[in-house]
Amino acid sequence: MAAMSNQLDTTFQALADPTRRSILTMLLEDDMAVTDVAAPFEMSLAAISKHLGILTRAGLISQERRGRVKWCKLEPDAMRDASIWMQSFGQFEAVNLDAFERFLETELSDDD
Amino acid sequence: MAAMSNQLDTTFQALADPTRRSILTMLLEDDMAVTDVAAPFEMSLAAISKHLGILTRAGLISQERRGRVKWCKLEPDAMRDASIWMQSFGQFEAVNLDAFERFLETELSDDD
DNA sequence: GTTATATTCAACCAAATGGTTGACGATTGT
DNA sequence: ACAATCGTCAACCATTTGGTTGAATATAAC
Repeated sequence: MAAMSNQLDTTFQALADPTRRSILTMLLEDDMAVTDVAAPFEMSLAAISKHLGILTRAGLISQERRGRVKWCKLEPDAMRDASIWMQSFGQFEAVNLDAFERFLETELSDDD
Repeated sequence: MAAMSNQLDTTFQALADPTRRSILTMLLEDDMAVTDVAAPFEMSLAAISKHLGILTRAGLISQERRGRVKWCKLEPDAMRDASIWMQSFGQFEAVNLDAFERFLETELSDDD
């Protein structure tokens, strides 16, 4: 159906893919060109380009073209609404870095 | 292909549908029977039953059968991991970015 | 001007998703 | 015993998703 997708749909859908979450994690470190984003993955550049399109449409990253290189930049503010929505279901402890590291670890070792 | 869906995949995927998010919001107020969950929606009971199955498999709700009625109960702790994962992206600007980046570099170079 | 690099586009494909309907098993009420 | 209620199951269907390949575009380098 037409799926009048609201912001939360788009955000959660974008985050529901391990490749896209890995990309976001990579972009925590630094802005990156599309080709460099694609390098660690065992899929085509076109596939990564699509993933980046989805992340861009969700507002989770922005892309700026300079010359023939398109730079990808993390836009973490786009997660805020979804994050707030989730927190309304119970106050989780304030950010626990240890926990994040554990999950990041499973993320990185898992998607291959 | 691999579809090694981890916990975050399952959680975010479950949350990426407005019907399922509405159900979770309804269950904030009280436990509900499947039929009562379905009542406000303009779709079949079978469709709602499927949504509840997805939420259950994601751990976001639990279902307990008493007589012929199956009660649905919110399990907000299942959102905790995803919530932490998201919050982390927003917090690092404010908090200890350097420490996290060092951690990240270690993890990324350790890639298997 | 030719060649290499960076990225997207278009067409295709298999599998997953979100819905339908009708039949079914299990439980409750009369 | 019989009928009504609760919920799931199985089979189907259309659309979306996540991937592929090969051609196309735009910029950079030689």
